[in-house]
Amino acid sequence: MFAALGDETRLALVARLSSEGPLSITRLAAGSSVTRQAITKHLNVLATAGLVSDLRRGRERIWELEPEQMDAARAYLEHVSKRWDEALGRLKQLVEE
Amino acid sequence: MFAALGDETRLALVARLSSEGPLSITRLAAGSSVTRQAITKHLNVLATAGLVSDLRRGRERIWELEPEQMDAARAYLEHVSKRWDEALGRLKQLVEE
DNA sequence: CAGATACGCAACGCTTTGGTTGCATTTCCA
DNA sequence: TGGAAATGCAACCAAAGCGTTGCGTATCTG
Repeated sequence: MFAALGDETRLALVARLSSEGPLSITRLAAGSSVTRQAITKHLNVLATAGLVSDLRRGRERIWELEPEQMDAARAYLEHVSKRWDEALGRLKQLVEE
Repeated sequence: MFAALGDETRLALVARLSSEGPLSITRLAAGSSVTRQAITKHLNVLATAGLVSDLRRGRERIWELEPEQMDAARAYLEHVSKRWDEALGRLKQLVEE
């Protein structure tokens, strides 16, 4: 999932979806510098990571954000940060002994 | 920075550093399935992203976590999540009008 | 000092990835 | 119904990424 967010184009897609709400592929492609097909590929990558989901509306395909996975990523980073602080604490105590 | 965390080997390195505290390259390589040189490359990538930092101790090179960048990533995800909720709120109000 | 330990640098190969182009398919609408 | 709009599928290409091997350098230690 971090890998999915690790591409600039994909991160830009996430940012646009988060600020403008659900959008179709062509709308997303219009605001970007790459091709519509490239956008489609990126959206599929984001979908595999569980970061976005799609729904069909006529001939359009609307994509929207799926914030649960991002919250999971956030929780993970928080967990790592916390464990690091604990490790430093143990180290400090070890030195003081 | 998300790209730096997007590789499994690197994420494992971050996890080990967070739980075991500062470690040398060979110690990190001993716990992994890849070569020491591969570990070195990954550490350099993490350092470029500002996620780890190194200090020399004799002939060893000790690596430790740099949690500020991870906190920044966490804040970013939080921001995106929040904007998405706001966008949904606006959309709902639009439908109700 | 001599061997062992910890690391750096560079070249090479292979796979993945990001992007494109070309064409087919579905859906809308005048 | 027929054209335009939105998308899907597949092949192809260049570049980046991950990992390895080989060898050189610094540092510790008996």
